[in-house]
Amino acid sequence: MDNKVKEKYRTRARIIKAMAHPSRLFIVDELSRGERCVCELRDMIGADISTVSKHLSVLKEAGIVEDNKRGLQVWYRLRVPCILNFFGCVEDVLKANARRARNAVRR
Amino acid sequence: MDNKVKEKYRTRARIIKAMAHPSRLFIVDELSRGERCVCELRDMIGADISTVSKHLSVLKEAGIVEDNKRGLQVWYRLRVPCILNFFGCVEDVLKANARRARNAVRR
DNA sequence: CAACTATTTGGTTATTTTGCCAAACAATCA
DNA sequence: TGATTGTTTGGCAAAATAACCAAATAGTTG
Repeated sequence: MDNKVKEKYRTRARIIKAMAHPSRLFIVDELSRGERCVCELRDMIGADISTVSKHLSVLKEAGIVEDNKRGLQVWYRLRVPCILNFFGCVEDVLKANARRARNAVRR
Repeated sequence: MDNKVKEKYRTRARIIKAMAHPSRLFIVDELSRGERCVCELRDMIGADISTVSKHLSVLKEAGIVEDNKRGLQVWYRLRVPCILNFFGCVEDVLKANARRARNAVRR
């Protein structure tokens, strides 16, 4: 793999990596239902606000969400809605895994 | 977020995380074109064979690929083809990012 | 302007991930 | 059986990630 191709996969992995964390995945899922401010997300996630803020900045850096300050609050929303396609396929993997687990027991 | 919900996102993040690495993303992309043995992938990636083998075991553990030994070689293939949907959306994010970069320069 | 609220940033520590090497395994072949 | 080939496993060091606390920043309100 030459450097150009390597960089291509590095770039793409960076975006997927941004979603590869339970809290960040939750945030994406939640934002699919509409804008949320940081404090709402903190309440739902139950982590320190600085932790949530950093997760949001990871998503923003990757280009998955964008923010908008209104008054004291910063509101986040999805920037690229197709992100939700990920979920459907992840469910398929889980279904296949469940099947595998069942068959493993059976033998 | 109660424990049950937390576990739900942990489970899903684990699958996405399995793809969140340049070499593993490359492997998924390559396997979308057909079965490959470990040594073929090692030649393409150019890392130590043990490194490639470990990446494959991460993907296998997650349920994304499956393997099949024939003679001396172990052949890997995609287990859940919808994984490819990820790529399309990642491209959309990249396009949006490129647009953002252009606009940032312009001002 | 001072007090207050919402968020981000910096610093620290603990944990996880990555990649290589060496060694173990497994299948084939002479 | 011993040598060879392809793959996995164990161990280790370096790098990256995650969570929290404290401090800084930005906007609002009295």
